Amino acid sequence: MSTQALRPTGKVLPEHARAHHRSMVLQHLFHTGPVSRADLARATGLTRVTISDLVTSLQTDGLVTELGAAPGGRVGKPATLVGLRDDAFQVVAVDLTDDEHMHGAVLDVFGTVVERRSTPLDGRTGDAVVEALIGLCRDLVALATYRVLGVGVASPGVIDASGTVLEAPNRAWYEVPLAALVSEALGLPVHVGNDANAAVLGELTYGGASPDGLLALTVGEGVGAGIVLDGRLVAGHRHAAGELGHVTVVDDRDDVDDAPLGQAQTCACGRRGCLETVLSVPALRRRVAGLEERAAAVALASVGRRLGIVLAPVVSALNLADVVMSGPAELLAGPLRDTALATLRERTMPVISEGLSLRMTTLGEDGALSGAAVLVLSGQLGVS
Amino acid sequence: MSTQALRPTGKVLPEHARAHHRSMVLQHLFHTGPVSRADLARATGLTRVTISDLVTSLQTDGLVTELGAAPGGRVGKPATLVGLRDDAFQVVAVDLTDDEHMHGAVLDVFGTVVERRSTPLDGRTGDAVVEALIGLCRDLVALATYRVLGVGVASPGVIDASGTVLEAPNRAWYEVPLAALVSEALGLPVHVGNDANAAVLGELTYGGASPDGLLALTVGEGVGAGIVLDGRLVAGHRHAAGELGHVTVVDDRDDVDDAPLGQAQTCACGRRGCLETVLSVPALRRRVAGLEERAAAVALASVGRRLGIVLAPVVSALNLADVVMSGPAELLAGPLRDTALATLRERTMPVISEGLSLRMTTLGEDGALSGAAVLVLSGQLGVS
DNA sequence: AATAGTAAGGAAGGTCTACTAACAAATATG
DNA sequence: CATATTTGTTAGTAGACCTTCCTTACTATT
Repeated sequence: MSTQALRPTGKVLPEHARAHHRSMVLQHLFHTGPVSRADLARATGLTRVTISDLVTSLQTDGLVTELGAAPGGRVGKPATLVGLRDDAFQVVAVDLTDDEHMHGAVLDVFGTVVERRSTPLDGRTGDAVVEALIGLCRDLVALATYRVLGVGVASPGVIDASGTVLEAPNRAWYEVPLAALVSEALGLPVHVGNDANAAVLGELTYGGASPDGLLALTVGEGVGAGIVLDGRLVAGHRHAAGELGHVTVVDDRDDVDDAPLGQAQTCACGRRGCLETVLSVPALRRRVAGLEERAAAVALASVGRRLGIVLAPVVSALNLADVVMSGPAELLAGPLRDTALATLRERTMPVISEGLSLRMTTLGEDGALSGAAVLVLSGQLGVS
Repeated sequence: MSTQALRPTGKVLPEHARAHHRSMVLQHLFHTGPVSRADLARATGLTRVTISDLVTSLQTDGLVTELGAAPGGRVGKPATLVGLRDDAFQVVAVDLTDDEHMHGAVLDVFGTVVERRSTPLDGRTGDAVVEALIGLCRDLVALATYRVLGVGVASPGVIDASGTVLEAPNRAWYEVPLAALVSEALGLPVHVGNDANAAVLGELTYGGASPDGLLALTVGEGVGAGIVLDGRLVAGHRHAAGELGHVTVVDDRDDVDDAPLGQAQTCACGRRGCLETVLSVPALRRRVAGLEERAAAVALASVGRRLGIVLAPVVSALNLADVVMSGPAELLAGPLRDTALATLRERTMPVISEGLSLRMTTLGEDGALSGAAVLVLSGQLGVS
């Protein structure tokens, strides 16, 4: 059984193959650092001739440069190192997850934040948010010290492949072609993705997570998840993959002895017992408010158990390698995580749980932001 | 955000592009039936010239043939229909799901069973099963009336992309390179896949299920699932995706008022309360044995509720379009399915549940068998 | 019946891409 | 110092698809 697409889709022109090979070279340089042309040839399976040709074209485009002779005295002609230029471009990224402020940044090739700017939303919705977003992007573009490769936006809501926000109730956006609007205003390539999907891309690219079975769980005002399988983002039938926040986890019929968790709460979505009613920053803060440490740990553990119960079927169905959580570490990193992992191990078979890790992100608060940058790298250069 | 692979993998040679385009043409003919070259050009985006060239090469290989003029008097030169030859080849498929018998068949291009043969396992394990399998395949190859394109095998267990069975405890197979062994013995291409994965391929190709969010749940001695997302089979980090049978669903701490379900049972895997302890043919038969119809319906509904609870996180995380069940309809198709679907709708948000269907297979018992045939079609021709 | 318009399919020629083969340059090793 | 090894380039070849132009065959109109 091969891992290729089951159903061939779309024609492949020579130029597409060329772009693919360029991406392979960039990808290798991006993750491995400077190497020789001969090494690139061995890594990609292409010939040295073809690699030389590709490198020349990448040099012409200013993306890579020669970096002198490789150290280490081996037999044969010394290799010339080729590496990504760190002054080739920068990327503008904006994270719209927060309901109060838009957080933006200029990042360099390696995902390091060079400049930050934020704008308060001040209760704006709809077109006014789009206006404010464009303004913030203009400011950030002006702050960039090199060419801006593109703009990446991580937004809550359901977003399709073209960067149209199908629905984002918190911003009062419905069928808003956000990518097209911002791109039109700035004259730059713009890529828009769901914030949880951006977060998972951030983990994949900058967090060192596994490309063949990764789920990134973002806990903020609500809960969202992004999933990468076999190196591909899972979009879902209607672009709504990862909507784990409104799965029922507290059931009035169960849990009579799960005293710490209490009764099912009504959720903002109108239903009862959703994951978000227990696993969100406000809900967790309410839960631990005024409790002494031991009691707080028990309370967080009971939420962790529910998380484990929800994740167990997902982890089993997909045979995931990594689950990465982001959000306030003081709430998530301790008993909540430990209990979630223990519950996952209890409730899945060994072949599944043995290969699994559940951990906090190493990207801090910038998961979605750097993921938005990855949207640009991936969309413009095929690098992630 | 594009749907392309985030990380470019593997070089693309011109011959690969050519093979891809050949597959596109075959795929279109396979699903749409005979069409003109001009229609193929419009459908694929390739030019009429290129399509003519591809069709010529497919004719040379005996896979397609001209079928005379297209009916319907429109302006212009009448089109010549091109179609898949139904005498081009046949496929041999074997389903090893059953612990008692190996079920094999010869199928034509369109997945119709032409001949069937079965062999009792008689308690054999290990190499003896491989021997018996090879024998059955030989018989089936001899029964074929046209060239045999290849052999497809659907087996329980964890199977990697090369067709090596990493572990299949029921057959006492560990690290058995089954595809290589059978291929060596028969001199034919052999593709081996997990039985649940084969079943989902069967649903995809012959069951008309959605390619962008499909889960096929197979209920037999145990429970297995195969998943197709964005037209690709989900393999999992360690090739164990779909192992839903041993997720805990009955919890001694919960369910106090879920009287019909009873206490958690010990599972063959040594843990307690696995899905398989309530959702498997033996477990379901035990549960309804001796019950009158109403009581049986209540008992089946309680299992359906558990199934819904397990599926809710998976369906939400992946935003699935179709969940297709196979197994004994008298157990699965009634209250069990209805309750599972109702529970799914209760426990997921509308954007998820509105796009979801949960239904019985239309392929009867032959899901895995025809899926094994799809392994061959997909592997040899790129058609599914 | 003659003419115009439309569509299918094929032939010729050009471009792009990556390959193979052969070679020059530069170094370590015996 | 001669030889083996490795890097990177040059030159030529082959595959695949494209654009352009042409013939064929049919419908619609005068």
